[in-house]
Amino acid sequence: MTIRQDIHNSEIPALCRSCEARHRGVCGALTTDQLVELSRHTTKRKVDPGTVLVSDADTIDSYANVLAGVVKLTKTLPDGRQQIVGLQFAPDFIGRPFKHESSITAEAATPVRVCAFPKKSLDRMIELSPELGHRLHVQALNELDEARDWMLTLGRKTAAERVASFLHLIARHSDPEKELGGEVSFDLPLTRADIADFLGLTIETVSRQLTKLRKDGLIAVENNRHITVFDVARLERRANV
Amino acid sequence: MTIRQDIHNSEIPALCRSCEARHRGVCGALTTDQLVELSRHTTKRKVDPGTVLVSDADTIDSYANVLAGVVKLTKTLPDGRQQIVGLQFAPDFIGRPFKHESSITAEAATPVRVCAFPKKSLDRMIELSPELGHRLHVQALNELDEARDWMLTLGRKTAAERVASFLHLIARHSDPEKELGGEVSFDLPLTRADIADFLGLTIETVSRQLTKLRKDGLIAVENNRHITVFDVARLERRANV
DNA sequence: CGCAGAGTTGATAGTCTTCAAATAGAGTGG
DNA sequence: CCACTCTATTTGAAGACTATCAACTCTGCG
Repeated sequence: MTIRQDIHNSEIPALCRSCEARHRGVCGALTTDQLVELSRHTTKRKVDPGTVLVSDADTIDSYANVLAGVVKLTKTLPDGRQQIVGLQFAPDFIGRPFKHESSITAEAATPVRVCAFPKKSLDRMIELSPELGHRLHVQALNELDEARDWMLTLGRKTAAERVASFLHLIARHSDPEKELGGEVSFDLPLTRADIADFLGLTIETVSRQLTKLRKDGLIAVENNRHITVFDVARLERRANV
Repeated sequence: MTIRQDIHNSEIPALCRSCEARHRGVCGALTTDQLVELSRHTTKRKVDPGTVLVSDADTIDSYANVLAGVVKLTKTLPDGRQQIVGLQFAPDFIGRPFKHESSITAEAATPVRVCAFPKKSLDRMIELSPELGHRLHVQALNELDEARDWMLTLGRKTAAERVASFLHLIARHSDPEKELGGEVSFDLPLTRADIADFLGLTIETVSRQLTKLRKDGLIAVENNRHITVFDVARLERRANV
């Protein structure tokens, strides 16, 4: 890993120093001056699970970066049935450029730290910095790839495969550096209800499939939330990736 | 609607005159000179249903615009189960910028006319024209919105709702100008098998749901492919949009 | 006219949901 | 520190929806 070496390090806003979004996230596209400008209107927030960051009811007037924790993006039918359509991890960007209303709700799934700034400020910078526009474009395309991957899961996989796919997804994000060789363990960022909403299943089915994986010796579960996958390759086979 | 007025109209490549992509599509971002440059390497093709335009096996070296017809984007599991993850209508853009391999297959669902050009040519122009990058960005975000809409359908809707949602989707595209007030009729661009792959169902279930809609007096079906929706609002209610 | 592929219909089976109840964890106040 | 409560999760039994298998019909076409 290379540490970014800035010429005038002292000028970088205190808010932005040691922020992951400045390296792998969208802020990496900004010059020090632009960072200073943006940080003038920026607030770092720490929010509890369940906090709604963006509602599909509102018009959006701010963007945010996820600094820590997991944010779930959801859609809801008139009668209340809900589907999680995406998970955002650090240092993902939250927002829908070039539109004023959101068609989805963004809600903290775990304790989350976000860095929020006014839509207008960033919109202005997009026009000035092609690199920033490019980064947002790339993130949009990655999210599109992920969404389509998940469409395959929702449309064609069995309950057992879906749960295995989910564990595999979380395992990949738990330690992106690691090779995912044999054993991996992590805390689930979602409740059973959230997992069900992500997989298009019920909590009972999710629970049953987890017990099945446990009884088949593929995973261990402690305190409901902590999972150990003994052999990622074997899990992948179950997930039909 | 404003008709784009070009200064040197005579210079517009013959290939591009009267092309919809020059107005609503990505080519609208290009200057006449850029159009000339791009059209030098461009080929207009007419292909039959089933023709594979992009394969997830290959590396991509070309992009395309859909000029007429419908292209389906699919993903397939190792054991052959398939899911349609998107439908592209004219003047949609086909391709995945900033990546060399495709994770999806693009295949003509109907007779299709496309305009294909080398990846390199367009990639170079993206760097030169921020407007082009912007249009591609917007299309990516729209596709992302559509993908997430469909995730809700796949994850949470019943078979009856899915089929109604599908008809509603096609009705919307059949005549984008029209207000979709009462009665609409159109030809289905997909076979029952394709519809099933789009909805995450089997062909039998799709067929049964169509018969149900017919018997309930919401639609009429002629020659299997031609559909008349008597009351779009009533269909919407069935779709739970 | 008959053949082939697409689509429909019927009977049955399986998977997942629904409803109900039991258990386990986490937080609270005595 | 423990009883108590509230919620999350697990487990069980029954039912619903969709898939599967099979036969039949329709449409387009040589």
